Amino acid sequence: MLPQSRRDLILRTLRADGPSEVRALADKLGVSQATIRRDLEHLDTEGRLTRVYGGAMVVDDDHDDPWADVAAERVEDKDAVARACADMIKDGETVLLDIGTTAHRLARLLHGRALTVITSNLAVFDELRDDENVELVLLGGVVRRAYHSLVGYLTEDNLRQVHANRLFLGTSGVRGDGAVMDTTVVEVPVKRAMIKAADQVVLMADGGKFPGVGMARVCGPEILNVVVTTASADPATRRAFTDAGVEVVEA
Amino acid sequence: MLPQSRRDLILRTLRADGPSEVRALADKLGVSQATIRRDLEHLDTEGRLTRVYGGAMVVDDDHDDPWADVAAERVEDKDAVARACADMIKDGETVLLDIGTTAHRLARLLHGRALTVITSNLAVFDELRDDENVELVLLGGVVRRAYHSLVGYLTEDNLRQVHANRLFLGTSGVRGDGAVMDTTVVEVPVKRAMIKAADQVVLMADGGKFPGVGMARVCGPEILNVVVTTASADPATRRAFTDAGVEVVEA
DNA sequence: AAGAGTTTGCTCAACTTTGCGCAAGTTGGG
DNA sequence: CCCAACTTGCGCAAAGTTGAGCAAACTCTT
Repeated sequence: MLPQSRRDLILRTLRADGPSEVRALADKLGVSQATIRRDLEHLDTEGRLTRVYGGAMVVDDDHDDPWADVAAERVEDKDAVARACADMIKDGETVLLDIGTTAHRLARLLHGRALTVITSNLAVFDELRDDENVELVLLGGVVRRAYHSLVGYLTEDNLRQVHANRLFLGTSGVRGDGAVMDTTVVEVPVKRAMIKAADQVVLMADGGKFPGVGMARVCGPEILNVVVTTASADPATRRAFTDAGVEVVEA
Repeated sequence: MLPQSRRDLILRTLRADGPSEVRALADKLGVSQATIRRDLEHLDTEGRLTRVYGGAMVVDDDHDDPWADVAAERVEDKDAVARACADMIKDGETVLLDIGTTAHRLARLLHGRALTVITSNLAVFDELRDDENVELVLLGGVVRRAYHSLVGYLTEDNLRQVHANRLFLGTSGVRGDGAVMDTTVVEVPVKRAMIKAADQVVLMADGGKFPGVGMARVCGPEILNVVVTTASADPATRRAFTDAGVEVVEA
């Protein structure tokens, strides 16, 4: 057993079974606890795991990465929304995926599907770049590292040249009157261009987005065709959607 | 047994059976451990495997990847060309990087530089996506997985909207009359759009590209401003460049 | 707050791997 | 035929890895 293989195995064990003690790892791998300690120290300095007293755990996501913080929030809700969205997509369709973590969760469910996916979401790109089944179209733009996205006039230009059956739109929050909001102003023109490029607009907004934050208004409820949300969504806002003729799906 | 066959066999063994120790490989192939070590070192510098203490592991990458084969060819020459190109770039400039492995080698030398890099080369994107110093602009397009690139009319559209101080152009080969050729027809319109978008066109062509293959003609020598090559370049073709008023730089 | 039990950092000795110089064998050209 | 360039195998010193022992630091319970 090579030292490097052993370290890889430690990481895989931690990812599969969660935090583990030094003793358990030593028994499992058939080496002394001293060796395990040295391995853990090594992997810790590499940033691949977090050393804790008595053992180690998989690395705690970067906190200076706004994406990581958001990505960890309400994962179950977002996955539920993503599943409902994935069920709406038929093979052969062209779908447009907005930036944000919910769209990324949706992309995870599209592996192996015969689809064309258009996106400016780098997390979606990373998820699907090796999947031969998916025809993947990346919109141009300036790389915004903190948001894992591409933005700018190049993105908008590209969006004027493409067309999709469905847009899956993310949001930072929904106002009581059904208006879709966003905190990052620079993304708003991109979102509007996406809306123009799609036949149908599906808003992905788990219950935590009702009522929501965001200084910039992206669009009103009348633009939307479907809203996919969860049980915890505010009833008044839901009514605003149904009143505007939007189909509300509870995932 | 040819050294090259032996190295191929080492790679196949690693792919089939996973990580292996130096001793095991030496026994299997009937050569000394010293030879195995030299082979592993060689393959590691080519990036075809990862050397670890006690043995080697397959590099964590796609195996059926035509890119990997090309990327391993004439690495020293390409690096020499890339270094000469990197020296031409001044801080604050906007540079356009073509697809191909030579442009990727160039990108590796741009870490930490205050530059704007525009590219449709996914290897360049991967190289620079985490470097805060570099303003990175990705051109839109359809993902061509085998070539690590983005192509199509979205790419060309984006190129009409940007401008760069310098284009670093790759090629599959240069004809005797100085014409720049390419094997992949679908890339030609993209390359031509890149040429239009840049003040200065720098051709990166190590000696192995003279004389070169490629069914599609990208442009003639009169379009180029600088050619960066290596000592092994064919003298007649070099003359074709100088006759056309192109500065030839030997890296 | 004190004590028992555990974990950790450290050093030491045994072992393995590595890098390097050197000599022998092979290939291709003048 | 000889020479230069290359590859290969071997020996040795240097560096890396491993496991054990021990004092100090830490956690948990009382």
